[in-house]
Amino acid sequence: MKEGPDIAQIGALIGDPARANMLAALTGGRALTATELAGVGGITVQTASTHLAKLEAGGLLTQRKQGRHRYFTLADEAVARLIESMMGFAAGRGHLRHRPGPKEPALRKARICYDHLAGDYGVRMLDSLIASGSIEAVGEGLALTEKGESDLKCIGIDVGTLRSSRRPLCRSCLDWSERRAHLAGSLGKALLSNFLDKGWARRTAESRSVIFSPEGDRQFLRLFPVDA
Amino acid sequence: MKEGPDIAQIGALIGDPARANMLAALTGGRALTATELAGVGGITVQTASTHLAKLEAGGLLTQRKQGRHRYFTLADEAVARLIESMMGFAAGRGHLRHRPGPKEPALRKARICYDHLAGDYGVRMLDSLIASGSIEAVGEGLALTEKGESDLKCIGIDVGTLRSSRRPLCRSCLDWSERRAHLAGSLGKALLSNFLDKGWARRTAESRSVIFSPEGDRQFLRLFPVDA
DNA sequence: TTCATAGTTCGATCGTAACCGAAGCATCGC
DNA sequence: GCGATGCTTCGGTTACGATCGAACTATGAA
Repeated sequence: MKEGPDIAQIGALIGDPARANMLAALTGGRALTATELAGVGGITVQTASTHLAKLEAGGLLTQRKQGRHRYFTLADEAVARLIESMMGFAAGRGHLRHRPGPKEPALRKARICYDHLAGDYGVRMLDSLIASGSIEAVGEGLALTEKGESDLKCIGIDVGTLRSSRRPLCRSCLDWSERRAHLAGSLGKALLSNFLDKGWARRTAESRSVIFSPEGDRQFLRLFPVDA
Repeated sequence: MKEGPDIAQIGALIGDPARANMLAALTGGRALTATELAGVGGITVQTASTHLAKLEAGGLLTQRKQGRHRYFTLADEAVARLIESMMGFAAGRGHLRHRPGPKEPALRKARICYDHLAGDYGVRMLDSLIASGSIEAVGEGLALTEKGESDLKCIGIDVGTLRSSRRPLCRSCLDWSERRAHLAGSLGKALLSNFLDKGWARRTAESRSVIFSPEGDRQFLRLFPVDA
């Protein structure tokens, strides 16, 4: 009855609703303070503090002190992937948080998944990149083509510097709302940063959703058309 | 504070040690009865019954009545992947079930992951297939080459029939003991079945480990050499 | 029919962990 | 120094869920 690593521990860590909410919020990518996390968890700061301590002890979170604040973030991308994959799994089984309902449409349109773009726009972007021959999909994996590399240079993304990081360039990440893949990895991050820098889109305060400006919307749709 | 699917529910399902043990056991691929699962969970049949009911309600398990037995299996491959990915994650963080220890060496050498080969031998097989040019690794994805298809035919595996299934042919699955990828998908399953049919290896009664016969060991190592 | 085995349901116990109030540190601004 | 803010620790309460004994249902064997 005892073989292999202990799933129960991390399962239990994620299994508490308050903790799950905090983790989901942190999947938004930005660091949050203990008080903010208490808010999203719907609990007092005291309880949040103990929860956060447990999550940190479990290796899911790291904290950074800054003045009298403590900023919490997911420990690394692996945690984010685990959370998103569990979300995808849960969505597939109909484990939705509140009844059926239309949910936040903004969240389904475009949201942040750790540090890259997800939702309808995220999926559309990857589809378009594949259709245009910039990215090749082989099995579950993704690879950037030479054409893609030069195309990206035009947008203002230098793939060379991205390659120098140890993080994989292209990764596919299952989108829980669309149930299809979107682009993760350092390239996914770079693309999102690019949109934010250009002012095409901005992050919202307390949500994971990403709001595109009218101009940004036009540019995005022009850049990543859906093939008819 | 409420966006997206409910991770907490499935987290909590996996979060109980008894349930986690049962799920881990079922990752071995074979259907187990309620009594057997009570054994691996270290609990009485009554409690096991309630646990199994919860897991089934959560969509993680399915049961099949056969005479007076009830055979439980994982609901589908997605559940198996979730469990294995959580194992990989847990192993990476040092969440091991019992202290450090050498653990079951047999389990690390070769074991079943749902329906394909994992452990040292599983990783070695994939490495060798890639080195020989039978399988191409692109990013995280895997694709069978033409050479691979003809090579497999020699062993007695007809890829054509495998393709007809909706299940992907090649999938990479992260190995928790080796921390590297092994081959899953319908091809992974076919290869393991092939070894079992030929009598090269056999499954053990109550464990996930796979035992190779001396002859099978020889054949396997000959077929999948490690490039020096 | 009767007995045995496999499994579920009921009822009650018990432990753990989530929770909050209050007090205790730490850091900032003044 | 002082108070205010952000967060943690302590103590005690509470509630949920895991657990098992016992009773009940179902299938199979004799």
